Amino acid sequence: MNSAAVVSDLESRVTLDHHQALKLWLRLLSCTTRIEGVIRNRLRTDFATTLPRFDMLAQLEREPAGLSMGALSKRMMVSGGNVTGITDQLEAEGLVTRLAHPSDRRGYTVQLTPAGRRQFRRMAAVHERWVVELFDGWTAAQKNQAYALMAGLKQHLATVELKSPLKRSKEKST
Amino acid sequence: MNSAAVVSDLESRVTLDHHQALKLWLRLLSCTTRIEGVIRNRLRTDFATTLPRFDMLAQLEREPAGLSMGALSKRMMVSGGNVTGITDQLEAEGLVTRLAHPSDRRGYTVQLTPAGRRQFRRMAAVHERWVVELFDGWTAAQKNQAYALMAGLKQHLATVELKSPLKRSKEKST
DNA sequence: TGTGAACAGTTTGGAAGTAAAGTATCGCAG
DNA sequence: CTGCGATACTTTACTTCCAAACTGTTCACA
Repeated sequence: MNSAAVVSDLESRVTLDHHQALKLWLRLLSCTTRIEGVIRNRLRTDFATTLPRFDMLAQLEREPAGLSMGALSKRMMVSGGNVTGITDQLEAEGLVTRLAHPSDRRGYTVQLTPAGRRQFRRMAAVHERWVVELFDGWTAAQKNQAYALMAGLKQHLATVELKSPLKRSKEKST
Repeated sequence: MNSAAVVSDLESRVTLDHHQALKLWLRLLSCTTRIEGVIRNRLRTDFATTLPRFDMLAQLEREPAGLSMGALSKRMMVSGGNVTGITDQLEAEGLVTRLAHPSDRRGYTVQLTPAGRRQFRRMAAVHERWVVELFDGWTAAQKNQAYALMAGLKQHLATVELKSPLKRSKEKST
């Protein structure tokens, strides 16, 4: 009966843990989705631009020497093909330039043009105010707490495989 | 000189707060993006399906009586047009049915078919294990803490306008 | 009754995202 | 110095998403 009790305890604990993680995930997702929606909406109505465009300008503003396509892809956390398209647009609008790499003809550097820098700076201040407003539900202490928690999660996530471990083992054995 | 000190203090506090909120937002976003990426990837390789398809099945499984398109749109946090497309696909695959509303010919109810329920149940358990794995970087206490924090943020976000307050006042005065 | 506003859902046009295949260049091992 | 795998980016085909315009239905109220 002891072992039965232990099993039952374990089961309920596991189930609770499942629900805990799942509910947490759904809540996290709904918060970020909502924040993204507000920012996207405001970027459109106030500045006639979009989030990925703004994101690329932000990445480039932080790096005056410019960034390679690969680096941009990593920082923006989107696929390379996607970066190609967004760069094309911003280049056509004159906000960004492709600069040939001196020694490697495969790659190049993307840089902000003066117009791009100007446009980004105009938006950045307002954007920051939006973010502050969106997180105003938390006190400074809570923000710090959340920031620390996210640091831990981020670190853990870096160790998690993109593909399911089950499938990976199957591949290995094949 | 007193007032100058105060101004300077306020300024630095505001600047710090800006950076705090911004950094927090970027970290939050990178975590959810990463989690979404892992789940999307695994759903594809292990079950040949996608996140929105899975999400719709999940919403419907929770509501045996079915849901209207509008309700689905709200719960999945995507636009109505999007829901139409996903429903079309799942209906074509026989996982979901559109049920005419008895008295209102504008709307209908979307329900899981037995095949849809079967397929969802097959995936749900594995999906839960993935989520547990992804949040394993946090202790149970940390998960509770994060959950509570997110509850507060979610509540605050519900009070934030989708459009920029500046633009709204301009509209009103027009 | 009938008309117009509100509502439920769809369509359209386009941006953004992906995976996977393709192109061109680089750099090294033999 | 050849050739071949790795690298940097692009292209292709497709899904997902949105905003805005559209269709058809209902309901209030004059």
